Amino acid sequence: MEYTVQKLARMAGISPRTLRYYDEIDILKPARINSSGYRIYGEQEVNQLQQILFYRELGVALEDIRQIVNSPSFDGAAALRDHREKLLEKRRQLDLLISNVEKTIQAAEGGMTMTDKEKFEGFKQKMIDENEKTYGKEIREKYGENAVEQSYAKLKGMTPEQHDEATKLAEEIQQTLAEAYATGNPAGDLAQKTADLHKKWLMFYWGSYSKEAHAGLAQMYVDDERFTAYYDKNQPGTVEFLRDAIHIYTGIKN
Amino acid sequence: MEYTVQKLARMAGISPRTLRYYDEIDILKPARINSSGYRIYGEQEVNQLQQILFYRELGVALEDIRQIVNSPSFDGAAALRDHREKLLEKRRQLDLLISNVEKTIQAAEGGMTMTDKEKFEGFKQKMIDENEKTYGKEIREKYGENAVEQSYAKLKGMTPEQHDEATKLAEEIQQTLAEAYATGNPAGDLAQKTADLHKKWLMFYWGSYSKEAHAGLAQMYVDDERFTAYYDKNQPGTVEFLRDAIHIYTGIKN
DNA sequence: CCTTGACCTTGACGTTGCGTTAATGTGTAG
DNA sequence: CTACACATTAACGCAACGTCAAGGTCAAGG
Repeated sequence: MEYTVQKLARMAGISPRTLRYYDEIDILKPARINSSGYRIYGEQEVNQLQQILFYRELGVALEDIRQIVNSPSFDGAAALRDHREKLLEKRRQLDLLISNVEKTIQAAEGGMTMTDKEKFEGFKQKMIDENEKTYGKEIREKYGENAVEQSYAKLKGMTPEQHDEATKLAEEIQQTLAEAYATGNPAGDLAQKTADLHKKWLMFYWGSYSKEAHAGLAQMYVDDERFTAYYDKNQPGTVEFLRDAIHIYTGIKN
Repeated sequence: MEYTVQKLARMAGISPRTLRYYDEIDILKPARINSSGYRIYGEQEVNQLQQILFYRELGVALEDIRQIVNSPSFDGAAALRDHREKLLEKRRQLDLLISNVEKTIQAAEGGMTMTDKEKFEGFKQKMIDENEKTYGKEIREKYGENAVEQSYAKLKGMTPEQHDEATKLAEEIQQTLAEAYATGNPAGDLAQKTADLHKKWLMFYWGSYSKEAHAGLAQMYVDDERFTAYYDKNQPGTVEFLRDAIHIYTGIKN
């Protein structure tokens, strides 16, 4: 099969201009040029383009991509590890930015007048910088401990924000559950609130929700000692209590 | 106190060029220009520069910064909220990239030959593109940007091997289910084999497995028209049949 | 007074990865 | 034969400066 620029571009979901540019910078040369000067691409070029686009998708610079695709002996994995480091560094900076922006928004919405705020803008930045210097490392160390959890969450398609939310919810569930357990009544307000929180928490992990699955999961908690250990940490019998509350909440018993 | 470009630049930790550029694009004009044409900055300019640098630090575009510093009535907080959204979006994309890069490294180090890997990568890319072309817009309209990203993240979050396996399994399930449905017996060998395949398939998407959750999910399929449409495509009633088979397989009824 | 070296000026090109005209030639269907 | 869709190269534009280049200015030292 042979392709002109536009045909190949459409197949690959890019613009003809991109293909000409890739030709220009020696990243992807056409198989041949016909009598009218048209670029003609063949199978091999299609494959190479797919490779190029794959790396591009990963955010690798075209200059680096050329290294990868042009020399078959080039260590692509090493290049990717290198690239990963850059991305991680980028994310650290991005996280810092986001954190600073949020702090500023809070300060701005805290009722300061615009002029006052302007006056203190420079000072505030210094304060934020100081804050970062003092606590940044500590926060990062804490953050780092959660890395495993986070990457696991990512596998399931959660954004960091969602992960945050879910973590907060989990804590709230623990607390509410403890209070509810003290009442001894799985049909009571507190227990039902716990079940509701648990539903919300679940929905971060399951894309959709059904009462049946929720009820099934509650029973699963009782059956699985990993969950039992987690929920029963402080008070034995908590898991059964949670299951009962959820079964009442969902109106379903297994 | 008065400053020339270099002195101010040193104070602020930026380059003289940057100051000239800021003058050029009307972001920070010097207080006056002396007889030799030198730029002279005063206290006020120092303050404004600090503001500019503060917003720049937050990654705000210079064009937007001009809006902020030039009009005192401008809603800086709103601009920051806007900006925060952009940053969060950026981070989501970055997380996706990092996840993909890590998967690729794993695959590359997992002993696959380069050629096989390359072939697959092209294929996966195509799948995502096709999926986007066919369902992208529709999904986006229904569930918003996030849903699309999430489902793509999930698709990309699996290793190539896992993805391949899951895809094969899904096909096998469809086929086996059709055959089983023809027998009309949800307790028969074919139906039970289908349920077993479905369990294996599920485990690619759920980290853990429980009979209860599986049984609950089966009922959820029946309840949710999205799933009904998917499974009932060829033969109406297939979903109920599958649910019955799974309930027998798990020994659990909701 | 002259030189040296550090500083200042404007002007203009380079960076990345293409998008977007512009001006012009080619292929094909009706 | 005429549209019309497609192809070509050349060129500027984008963001935020870095980096020469060519030249003027200022304070210090011989």
